[in-house]
Amino acid sequence: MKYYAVRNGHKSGVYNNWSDCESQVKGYSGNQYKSFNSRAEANAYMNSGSNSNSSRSSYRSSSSSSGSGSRSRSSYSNSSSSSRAPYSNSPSRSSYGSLNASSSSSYGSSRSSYGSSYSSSSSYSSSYSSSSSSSSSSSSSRTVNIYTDGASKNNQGAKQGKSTAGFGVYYGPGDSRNYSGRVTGEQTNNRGELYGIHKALKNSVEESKSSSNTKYFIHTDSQYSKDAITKWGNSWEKNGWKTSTGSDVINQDVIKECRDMVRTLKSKNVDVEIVKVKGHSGNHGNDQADKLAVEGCSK
Amino acid sequence: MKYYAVRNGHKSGVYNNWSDCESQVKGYSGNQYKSFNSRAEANAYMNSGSNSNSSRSSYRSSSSSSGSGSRSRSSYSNSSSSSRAPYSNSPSRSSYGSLNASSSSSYGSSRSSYGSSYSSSSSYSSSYSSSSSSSSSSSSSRTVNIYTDGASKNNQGAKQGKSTAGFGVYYGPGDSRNYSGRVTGEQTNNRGELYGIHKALKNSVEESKSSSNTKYFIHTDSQYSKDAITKWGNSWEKNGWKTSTGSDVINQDVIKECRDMVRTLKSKNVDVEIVKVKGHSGNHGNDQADKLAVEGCSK
RNA sequence: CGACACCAGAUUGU
DNA sequence: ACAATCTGGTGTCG
Repeated sequence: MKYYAVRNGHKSGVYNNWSDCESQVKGYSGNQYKSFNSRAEANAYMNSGSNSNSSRSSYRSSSSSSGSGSRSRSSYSNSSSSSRAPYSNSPSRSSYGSLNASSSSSYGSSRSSYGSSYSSSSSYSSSYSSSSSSSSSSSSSRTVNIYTDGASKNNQGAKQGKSTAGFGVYYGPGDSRNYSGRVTGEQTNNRGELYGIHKALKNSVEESKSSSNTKYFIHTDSQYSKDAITKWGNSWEKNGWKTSTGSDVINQDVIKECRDMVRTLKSKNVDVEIVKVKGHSGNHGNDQADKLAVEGCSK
Repeated sequence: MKYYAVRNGHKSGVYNNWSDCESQVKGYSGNQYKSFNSRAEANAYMNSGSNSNSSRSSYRSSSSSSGSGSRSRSSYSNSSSSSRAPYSNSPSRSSYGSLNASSSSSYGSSRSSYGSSYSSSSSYSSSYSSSSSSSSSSSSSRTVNIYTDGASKNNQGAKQGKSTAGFGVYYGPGDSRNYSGRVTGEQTNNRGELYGIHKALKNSVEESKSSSNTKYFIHTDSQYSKDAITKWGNSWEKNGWKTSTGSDVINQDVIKECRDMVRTLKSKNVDVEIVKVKGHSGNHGNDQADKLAVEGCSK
């Protein structure tokens, strides 16, 4: 399933087929639209506006809902570029681990968890155009999308200690928070992925000291990292960080710190969500983070 | 490392540096010489003489030995060329898959593959070469060089079934065995490469019914095809044709038939060797095979 | 066994 | 510069 986000058109919103999307952008001068593999990605695009997502707020976040609800937010805005055609391919998923004890776990998520949404046929309605922001009574709810990635050079020779690992964190074009770093300790791809998320969380904790009402989406293509932090970590905390086969959990130093930071943010009422995205699928943010990660290998 | 084949000079042979070569051709009217990336290529040039490589034989291979063993024994001998240049280590491997049970394999792989070839010094002097032929007391040992190549048009749209693949087999100018064909089944570049080798093997099996004491060199630029037939195939036969990641081996139909034909030839004491050559490097045989392969895409 | 990454090599194309 | 066809291997977990 593809998602077409129309940021600037006759009627902005996210559509699930090309023809609906086309009718909204065709003949609309200065239109802005793009296709994505996941709803979260499409939402991120809607939220990002034309400039990066730092100071200017202007847009609004869309709290989510699950399956059938409606939603969406337009908030468009200005500026140049345009275009975009559909491309890309497959699915991806997300979900959300509990992590936070309080959640009754049973099905805790409630978080957007789109992803599984497209079960079979129809599922959810095409479009939903703009509905207004509504929901949140408070004023400016801010959304920040952070893309992280890990890389390793010569990973083949990891066993012989011949590899180097780096990580990248990307917020947007020219954003001063974009970062490229070298991993310390074991030089593995997975450690690189974790370091990226770690850095993103660290930044978020810092930022949340001076601002609030922000929701952070941390995008990673590493299922391993996401599960380690939000799912497996829950069991590991209870069993003394032992793997299912009895061995010690690797990279637990980084994983623990990530979990701590997530807790810190939650305690301040700052939302964080780790979103799984498909790697190398023409995703701009992921691509940029990848470049930064590769650079990090040589530091 | 480069190899300089002097086909016509003060003293013909294959040299491993330019100065030695230059001294043999400088001032020699009507000289013929050329540089190559591999010994096998240089030998092929020597063999091809001015006309193609069908009837006239001549030439001998210099068997050598590997690492530390005895060494040297240049059995050369006869015929025109004569002489021999000292060369030292060899690049481009040309290992030889076991495939045939008899070979003791001990020296499989040999990572060298050029690229890294110019690594250090020493180590092994390739050779391969005739092996069997030597033993035979008989007279005329014949060598046939066959160039194969695969091509695909619109390979980008392979997934959408928009590509076509062809293959070419080249023996020499005006040779009636030169062939251009269209691939059946999946239209991919790799399948094209395999088909070229398949056709060359098929021809060789047929020819070996009425002639003997021939050594066939099948030149391909596809590392994939060479490894599939002579290296990976050994493992695949044992593990039920599963890839290292657990999926089914693609193109196994063609690969199996190729391996069968190699066995058939070996059983008749006919030598076959698949030689990896660098693509698009001004290699005449490879270039011609390429043209035939491209033609094949449109059949 | 499954999943997601990270690399390495080769080729074919636009 | 890009993409597609192919392989081998490691990082990690359930």
